[in-house]
Amino acid sequence: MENTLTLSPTIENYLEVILNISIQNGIVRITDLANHLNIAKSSVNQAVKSMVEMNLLQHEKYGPVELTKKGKEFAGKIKKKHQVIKTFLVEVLGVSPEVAEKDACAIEHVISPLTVEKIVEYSNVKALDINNDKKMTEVSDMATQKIKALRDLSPGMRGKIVRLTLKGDLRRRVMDMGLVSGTEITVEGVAPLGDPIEVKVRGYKLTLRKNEASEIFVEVI
Amino acid sequence: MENTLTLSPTIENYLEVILNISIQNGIVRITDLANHLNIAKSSVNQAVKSMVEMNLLQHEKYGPVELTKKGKEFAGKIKKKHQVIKTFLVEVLGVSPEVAEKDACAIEHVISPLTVEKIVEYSNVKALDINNDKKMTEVSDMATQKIKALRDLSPGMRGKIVRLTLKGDLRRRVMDMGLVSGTEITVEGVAPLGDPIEVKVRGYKLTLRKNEASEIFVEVI
DNA sequence: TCTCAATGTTAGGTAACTCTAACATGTCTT
DNA sequence: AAGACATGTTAGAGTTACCTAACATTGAGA
Repeated sequence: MENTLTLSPTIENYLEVILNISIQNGIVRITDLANHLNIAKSSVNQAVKSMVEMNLLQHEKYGPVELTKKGKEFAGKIKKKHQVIKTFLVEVLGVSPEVAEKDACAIEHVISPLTVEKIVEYSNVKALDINNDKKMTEVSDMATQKIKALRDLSPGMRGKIVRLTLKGDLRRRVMDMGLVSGTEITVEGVAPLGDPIEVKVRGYKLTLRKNEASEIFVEVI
Repeated sequence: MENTLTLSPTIENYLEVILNISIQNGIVRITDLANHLNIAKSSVNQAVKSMVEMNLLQHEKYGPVELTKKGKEFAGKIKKKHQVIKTFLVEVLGVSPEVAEKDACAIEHVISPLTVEKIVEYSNVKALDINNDKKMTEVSDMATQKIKALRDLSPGMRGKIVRLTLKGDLRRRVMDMGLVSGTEITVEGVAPLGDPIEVKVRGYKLTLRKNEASEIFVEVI
């Protein structure tokens, strides 16, 4: 009876963007938000004020914006929904990542939790299918050297992610970092024993464990 | 450069509801709209005014509301989108018809045309798969008598719909009546030559042609 | 330390969509 | 034909989410 309050799509979006920026930058300023949302600073300012009143944000005059515990909870849920929807659109329906990103942003604020659950279920089933399919479809691609596990790439090589066979939390963690189908990735460096591997995605660097890298499949470009 | 103008979700929704009511009732009154949308009559009145200005509706004081040609075009497109999304949610993802209806209503106004196309494609592929699958999966079920075409049920038997192999308009017509995957159905009576068949769904009765009933598959309960 | 560019805030306004309350018109019934 | 009741309209107001323009604060470098 307490967490049932629903936020407007707009506010949900603010929360999500704040979370994303804070993951990327550490600090979230009003101007960052204005830029990301393509909105006037003054509008952001007002929104932030109302979100402070809703106990979603902490904000001191002229200072940076910070999510409260409650804000983080909401933002996390929304981001997760976003990932689920985007992945589904890209992996299952074959929508381009750009369009999927935009649509996920819109859909995530209006879709019912029940439907999200069904999407998760269906995606899992598909993931299994795909694993089985590997014997049939991908083997040929693998044979012709086009598709490789990320861990088998050497430094400097580039590829486009085509599949994640990771499960559960690991899968989520990796997807949260932006490693989803269609993403271009460059291997920057590999430590002596192949663990960890440093990669570059969308301009920033990430470090992956070997067990993660062996379940990320890329098409070498 | 002319048909590119986009309508707000609200206006799109009005159009869709107007089309639906006009199909059902012939005449669309302000009060009907207010009831369907759960909105004050005065609000509808204002919306109607603005839609008249947009050339979407015709409306004389104290008279009924009518779609213009332009209005019909938009409404038709939106309704089609709605059908595509709802069908997909129900048939592919297995979302309940009620939830799917609600979600389709929300999603249809924000989803990109590209994604809708992908959904259509995917739904078609699935439909084919399903037809092929019959050889593999369903044959066994059929053999064990669990799955039957609706036309092969005798009066009094009950079943849960598992598959529609109908295509096009017929499929839509049947789904509009509420006959979608997961729905429970009871055969009430069969006319001498097996045509028509009377069935009961969600508490109300429907009459189906033989050709329709032979493409609706149910799992006997 | 002073200044200026970046950043943040405030005031005041607009548009979309909704509401309630009061009033106007239509129509059915007797 | 006269109410009574359903239906439609208007006026006035609130909320959300945005805007521009002007002003305030901060902090980094000359």
